[in-house]
Amino acid sequence: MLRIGDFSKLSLVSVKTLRYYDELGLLKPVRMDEFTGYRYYAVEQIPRLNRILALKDLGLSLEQIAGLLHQDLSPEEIRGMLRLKQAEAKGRLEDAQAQLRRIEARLRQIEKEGHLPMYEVALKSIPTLKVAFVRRVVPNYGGVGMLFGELFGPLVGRARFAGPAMAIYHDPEFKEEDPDVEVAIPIEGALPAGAPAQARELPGGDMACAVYQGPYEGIGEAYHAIMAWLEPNGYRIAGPVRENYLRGPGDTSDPSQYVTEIQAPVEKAS
Amino acid sequence: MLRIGDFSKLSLVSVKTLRYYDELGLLKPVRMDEFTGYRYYAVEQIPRLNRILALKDLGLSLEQIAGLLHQDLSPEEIRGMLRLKQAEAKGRLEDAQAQLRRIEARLRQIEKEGHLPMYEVALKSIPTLKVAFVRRVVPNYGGVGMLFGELFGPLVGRARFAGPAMAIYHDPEFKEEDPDVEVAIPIEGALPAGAPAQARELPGGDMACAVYQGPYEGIGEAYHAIMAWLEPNGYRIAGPVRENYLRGPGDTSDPSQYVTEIQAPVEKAS
DNA sequence: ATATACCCTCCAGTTAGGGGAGAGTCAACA
DNA sequence: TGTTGACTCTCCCCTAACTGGAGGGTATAT
Repeated sequence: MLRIGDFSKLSLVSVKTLRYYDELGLLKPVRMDEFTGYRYYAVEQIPRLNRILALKDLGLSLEQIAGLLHQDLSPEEIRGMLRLKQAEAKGRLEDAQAQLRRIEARLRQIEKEGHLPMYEVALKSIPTLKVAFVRRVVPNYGGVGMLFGELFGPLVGRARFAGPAMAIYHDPEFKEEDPDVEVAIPIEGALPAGAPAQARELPGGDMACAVYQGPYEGIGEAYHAIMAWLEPNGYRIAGPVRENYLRGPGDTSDPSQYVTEIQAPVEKAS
Repeated sequence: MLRIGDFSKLSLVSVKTLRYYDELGLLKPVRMDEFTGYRYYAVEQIPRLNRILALKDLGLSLEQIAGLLHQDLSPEEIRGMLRLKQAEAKGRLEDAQAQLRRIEARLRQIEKEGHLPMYEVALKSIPTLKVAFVRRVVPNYGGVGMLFGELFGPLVGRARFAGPAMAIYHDPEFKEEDPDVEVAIPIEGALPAGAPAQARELPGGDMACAVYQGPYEGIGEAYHAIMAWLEPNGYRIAGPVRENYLRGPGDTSDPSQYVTEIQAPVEKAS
């Protein structure tokens, strides 16, 4: 019969932990003094404690360990549980690898440029949106404003907008002239009849996103930030890039106050 | 000006999280209605929020992010911080790899034997102990009992024992005959004069440990468990193995109640 | 005027224990 | 036999980064 401190020294497990395991029913002392509440352990309990620690090292929670020890599962069930844990451990491994890559990319960036980057690129899961859209090849980027006029004119006051306006650039590469542009706005409910706009589901998915503040002439910087982010993070572009006009000409007259989010659909570069 | 729900939809960050970041001072809304308590955000705050999320993805705590954003650290300091995080991420990566190896070793074991192993092997850091010891080549393992007699006889009642008795096997390989055995017991304070025992510091370190219950004839199984544990976990033996007699002939007369912990010093197999 | 969607604060809970207060207990020593 | 110091008990609070819910107030469309 050992008092908790001696059992703790033998097993190299803290007294607090032993009391906690007692509370959880994981490892009850063989005897508990009825009057003093002192816990008394026996050396034969060490194998059970070691089993608990071993299962904990495999990534099982204490609750799972309790279930496993009490219910005496079949080897099949144990194998299933371990395979689950294997998958979880693989996930954690990949997460750790990805994080390490991100940190190293940051370090390289800071060595090269001497400061933290201006534009943060974040990976987000964008949901599918129902939008009203107009798509057309226009002579230059100034034509986008006109397209918005076409889109909004007949809609305003007759449709419920469910998000900021956006533009989608469908050219496979950047074109200074004659870009193939779609302008769109998320709507709720049905599209009113008689408008030139059509409705469609704008597919969602994982996108690399950056937010740019300032006039549209300088937005190329933010595109560069996204492009520079892709490779060290193991992604590549997987569709037409969108711009989300969080604050644009309709909201303020000062172009330096424009706020635009660029969203580039990406997929894992195998 | 956006209400918290709209800002949440734009940034894809939950309302709860936004309120939490407000509470921490990480991202205060641009305006808070004095009477209703409503938070109002602006789209220009999205870049800051994205920076927070990016730093969080690098493994920084919110407290560290707050410090970094408020104090505007120099690039040097940021680099130091990132290098620290790099080391942490490498540690997590290794942990995840080791855990995955352990799980896979378990899975193989369970496929081969059809059940969880009998003996759990655990890696423990054993501290250095001050012991009284007697070391001798004896004709066979029965002689160990005699050695204990020699060790304990003059000590009992005159020294303070600080742990269970142990034996250390110094032969580089297992020997059925003429083993080189040291028997020892941790003591507190000075060794009484006139005893044949000597005192020494028994070095600690990382040990692979297994607890065996039963008569000493069957203890080989537990040794096998330790040997089988070594390779999948990436360790090798690095010194003489010890046995810790947690319950032995001095405590019970029933050999099936003996409890023995085997401790094998190990090092990483590079 | 009402319905409902939205917002607020506060509280509790999550893991696996760690730290400490205040009170009681055990064993050795004088 | 008394005392001292080491040990133990329960209880409460704390961790990080939120999530969920209760109870109550607010904005907006019909």
